[in-house]
Amino acid sequence: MAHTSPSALSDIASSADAPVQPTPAFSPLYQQIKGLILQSLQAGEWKPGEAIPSEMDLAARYRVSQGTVRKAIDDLAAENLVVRRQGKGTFVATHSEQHVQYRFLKLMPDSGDQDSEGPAQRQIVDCKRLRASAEVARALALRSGDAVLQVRRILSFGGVPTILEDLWLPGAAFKGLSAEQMAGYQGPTYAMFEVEFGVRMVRAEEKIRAIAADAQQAQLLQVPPGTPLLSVERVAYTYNDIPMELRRGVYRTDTHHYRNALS
Amino acid sequence: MAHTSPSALSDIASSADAPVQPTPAFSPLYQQIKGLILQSLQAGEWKPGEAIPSEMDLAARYRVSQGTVRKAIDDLAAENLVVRRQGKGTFVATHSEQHVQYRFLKLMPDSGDQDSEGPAQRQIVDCKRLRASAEVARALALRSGDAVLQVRRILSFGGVPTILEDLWLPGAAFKGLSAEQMAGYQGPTYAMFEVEFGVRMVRAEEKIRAIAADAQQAQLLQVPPGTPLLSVERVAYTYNDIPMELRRGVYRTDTHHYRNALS
DNA sequence: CAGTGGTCTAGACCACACT
DNA sequence: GTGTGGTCTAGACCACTGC
Repeated sequence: MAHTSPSALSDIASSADAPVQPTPAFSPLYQQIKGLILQSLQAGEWKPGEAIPSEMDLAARYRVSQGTVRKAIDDLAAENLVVRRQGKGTFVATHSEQHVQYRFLKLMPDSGDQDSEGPAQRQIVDCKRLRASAEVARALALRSGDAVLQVRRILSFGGVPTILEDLWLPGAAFKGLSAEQMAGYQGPTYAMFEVEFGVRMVRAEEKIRAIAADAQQAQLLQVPPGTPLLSVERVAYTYNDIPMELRRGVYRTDTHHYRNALS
Repeated sequence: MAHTSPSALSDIASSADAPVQPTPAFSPLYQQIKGLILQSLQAGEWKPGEAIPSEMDLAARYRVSQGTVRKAIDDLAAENLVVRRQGKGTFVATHSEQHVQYRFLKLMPDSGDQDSEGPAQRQIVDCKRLRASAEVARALALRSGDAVLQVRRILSFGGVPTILEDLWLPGAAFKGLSAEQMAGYQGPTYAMFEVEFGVRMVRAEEKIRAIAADAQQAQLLQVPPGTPLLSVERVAYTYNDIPMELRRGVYRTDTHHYRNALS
């Protein structure tokens, strides 16, 4: 049966008189399995931090060999959607209790030590509901005028205000988010999004520029106006490449730097 | 024989009375195979762009199963050291003819089109031999005073000078590099390093900051002094994590941005 | 057609974690 | 010990490339 659709899966266009697809759209069994596991992840069948069924169980469920399930999970692990722990199981990745916290924050102290300075202090400057501008709507795949939440905050390291950022979130998914919630939660903001709103950020893209601090930025970051700052625009995505957050940050880079690994 | 050292490999401490290692230093067969293939890559047994032996051949050579070789090559492919092509073979990765040229250059035109503007025009400002400063020596794992080459150049897109960068290269490995060579070669600089000096860059790390253009930078990039610029400091490594290039660039980000994917 | 990488299976055994 | 993921093997067949 190798390489054809397994008994458990109704392959697309499996009937004899189905319209012929120009591209056969052949997809390996393990990718189909990966898709099914992905669906369960999206549907919340297993919550972040929880273990998913063992490879043997999944193999039985989908009526394929363990090796095929293994390859599917390997893919998901490579995409950081899932974490394997030998002897324990495979767990849904989470921004909480992940030993690498702040996975998406690439700003490092020049001293090198990743977090010798400890977690950032958060200060919420503003948190309000408003209607999406054309620009925000485009980034979040909404319509202009749709409800969005905007949060402005300052992150400080060792008492020094270092990051000033605005977050825009789709109002529908983040109904009820408050400034207190943003400020009070211990740990990464994305961890709070998982716990409070069931929104799990999976990947993000950033566009980075150098800008000069305007009057307001200068005041909030306690630097002279015109100071060069790193402008970081991020769009973060959940499952299925659905954008769920637009973030515009300005970073001071006098004592920190943005670190990136190329390979 | 699964999981123990194969007949072809003399495992460390395989004799019965060998000194006991505090850490058993267990390493899977496929990682040992990976290490052997890596050695051949470093030694230049197969040159960039060439095909390495087929999985069956390698399996025979190392006396292991094809699946084990496969896993080793999978790892190497994931690290971009090697490229698999179904039906053709597995090839040593190269910065030449790689369909993604300029793999390490993350600066994109705001227009989005990755290379609608075509390749950059290069202008060599300076190219000289000198002795490594303490800072350069540290980055390149040399001793202060060792010979290094320094190249200063400007990259322009559509006639607009956009990148000003200095490169420092170990004098020993790049003996004879000239300004003409830097300017004349078509294609990525790292491709030239492969062809002319047998140096293949495998990965790199970048530290990014925002700075204000000084007088010289402003003049060379044709912007007003004080213009915010992206400062990008890169250390590029060959096999075995040996640093082979220090690069300090300043980027104009008025029409371009540094793009980064987080996952 | 033969040769290559890609997929799938079935079974064995190892390393690790918990109980 | 039991159950988990991790490794290794052997064999079969599929998909792609080029002769």
